[in-house]
Amino acid sequence: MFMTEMPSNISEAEQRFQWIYQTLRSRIILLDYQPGTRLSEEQLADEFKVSRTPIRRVLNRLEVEGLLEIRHGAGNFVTELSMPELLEVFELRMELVRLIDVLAPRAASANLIQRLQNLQMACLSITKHPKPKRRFAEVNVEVFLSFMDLVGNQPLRAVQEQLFYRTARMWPYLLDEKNVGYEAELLHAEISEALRLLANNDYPSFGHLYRCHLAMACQRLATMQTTGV
Amino acid sequence: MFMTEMPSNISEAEQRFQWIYQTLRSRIILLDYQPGTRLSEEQLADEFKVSRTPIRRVLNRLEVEGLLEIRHGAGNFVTELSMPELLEVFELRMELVRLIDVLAPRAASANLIQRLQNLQMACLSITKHPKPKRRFAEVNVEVFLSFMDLVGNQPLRAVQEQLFYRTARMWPYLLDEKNVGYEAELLHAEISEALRLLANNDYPSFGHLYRCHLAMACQRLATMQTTGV
DNA sequence: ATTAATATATTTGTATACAACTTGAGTTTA
DNA sequence: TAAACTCAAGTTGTATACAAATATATTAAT
Repeated sequence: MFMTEMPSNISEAEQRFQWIYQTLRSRIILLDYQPGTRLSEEQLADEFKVSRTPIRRVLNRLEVEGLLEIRHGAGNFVTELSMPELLEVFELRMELVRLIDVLAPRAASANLIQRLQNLQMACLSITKHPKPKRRFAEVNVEVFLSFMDLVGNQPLRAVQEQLFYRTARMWPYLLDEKNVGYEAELLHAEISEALRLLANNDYPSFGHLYRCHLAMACQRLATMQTTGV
Repeated sequence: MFMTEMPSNISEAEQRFQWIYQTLRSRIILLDYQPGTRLSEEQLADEFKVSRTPIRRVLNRLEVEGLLEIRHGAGNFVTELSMPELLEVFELRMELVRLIDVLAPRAASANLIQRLQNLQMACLSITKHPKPKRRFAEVNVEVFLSFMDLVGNQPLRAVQEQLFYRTARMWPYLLDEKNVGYEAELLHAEISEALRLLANNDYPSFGHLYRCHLAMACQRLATMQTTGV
C-alpha cells in the first residue's frame, strides 16, 4: 500500500503512525474514501486499535497536505478535487520535472529497472482486475515512486512526492471505465520509452517525456472539466 | 513576528495554533532557540497558558518542516544546521526562483513597493540595533515574504516558503558580528535593484537577481564551512 | 404549512492522568 | 580502575473524561 521504506531505527510509535498515515492516504488517493467522506476519529480509533490521540496526529498531517479538511464539531472531511488547484499543481510539477536532470540525477539502479519492468507487466493486466480504475491508480503511484529514485536532491524529491499525492486522485476520479485499457497501454508505452532513455542515461529526454505525460494529464483535466465532473 | 495574514473565518483554536506555531518558528529561525535547544512541552504549555495537547500539535508540525527533532522520552530538540542539507535546499531554491516569471507572476502592488521601501530604511538602521545579527535575520525574512507576493502559483509559494524557513537560520548563525553592516548594505542594494526591475515588470531579470542572491549565500556557506562552524 | 427558535445529540478540541521510553547517577562486579 | 548493571527522575506517547462547536430534530409562532 505504497509503504515507503523506513530506517529500522524508528520507535514503535513512529511505525504505528506511518502505518496509519500511509493507509489513510492511500485510501484517499485511491478513492476508497470519496471526496466529501467524513472520517470519524472514533471509528478510525476502533479500526486501528488505538485511542483518538494518535489518529488525530495522522489527520492533522493529512490536513496540512491538503487531503483532509478538519472542522471543529462537524467532522474530518476528505477534500473535494478543485480544478483550479489541480491545474496549479500540474503547472508546477511540469516545471519541476525539468530539474531531475539538473539537480544531482541518480543513475537507474538494477533494482529500479526491475521494478519498472514488473510495473509494465502489471499494466497489461489492469483491465482484467476486478477494479480496473483503482488498479490503474495503484500502478500509477508505484510508477511515480519508482521514478523518484532518480531524484538525487532530497528536498526536491519530498516536494515532488507531496505535489503528486495532491493530484493522484484525478485518475480514478476522472477516468472513464472504458478508457482504462487505453490509459494502461499508454502507461505501458511510457515506461518502455523511459526504460530506453534511462539505459542511455539520457535524463534531459526523460524529463521531457515525463513533462509530456503531465501535459497530457493536464489536458485530460481540461476536457473533463468541460464535460462536467 | 512574521505573522502571515489569515482569513478572518478561522476558529479560535486555529488562531491559537497559528500564534504558537509562528512564535516558535520565529524563535528558532532567529536563534532565540539555538540548535540543540530542548523545548519542554510543559514549559511551553505554561508559557502559552494551554495544556500540552495544542503545544504538541505545533511541535509535530515543526518536526515535519525539519526545524525540530522529537525523541520519545528524551525531549524535543531544535535541529542542528546540516551543511549538506542546506546546500541541497539552496540548490533547489536557486532553480525555483526561475519559475517566478514562468508561473503566473503577479504585478508588484503599491503595497509591496511600500513595504520594500520600508525594509530598505530598516536596512540602514540594522547596525544600530541592540542585536544586529538578529535584526538582520528579521529584516531578511520580511524581504523574502514580500517578494513572495510576486508568486501567483500558490503551491510554488508554499514550497518556496517552506524551503526558506529551512535555511533562514544560516544568517544569524554564520554571520560575523563585524560583517553585519556590509551584509545590510548589500541587502539594501539588492532591494534597490529589485524595485527598479519590478517597476519595469522585468520578472526574468528579477529572477536572475534573486538567483545571484542565493548563489552568494551558497558561496558564503561553503567558505564558512572551511573556516569551521 | 413555513419559518424561526430551542434543545438534544454528535463531533472535534483540550486538559490530565498514566504508560513507555530515555537518561544519567550511583552501585556493583570483574 | 573500568565496565556493566540498577534504579530513579524526567520526558514524550497514549488513553480518556470533559469542554466547545456544530448539526439535527423538535417545537412554537406566524
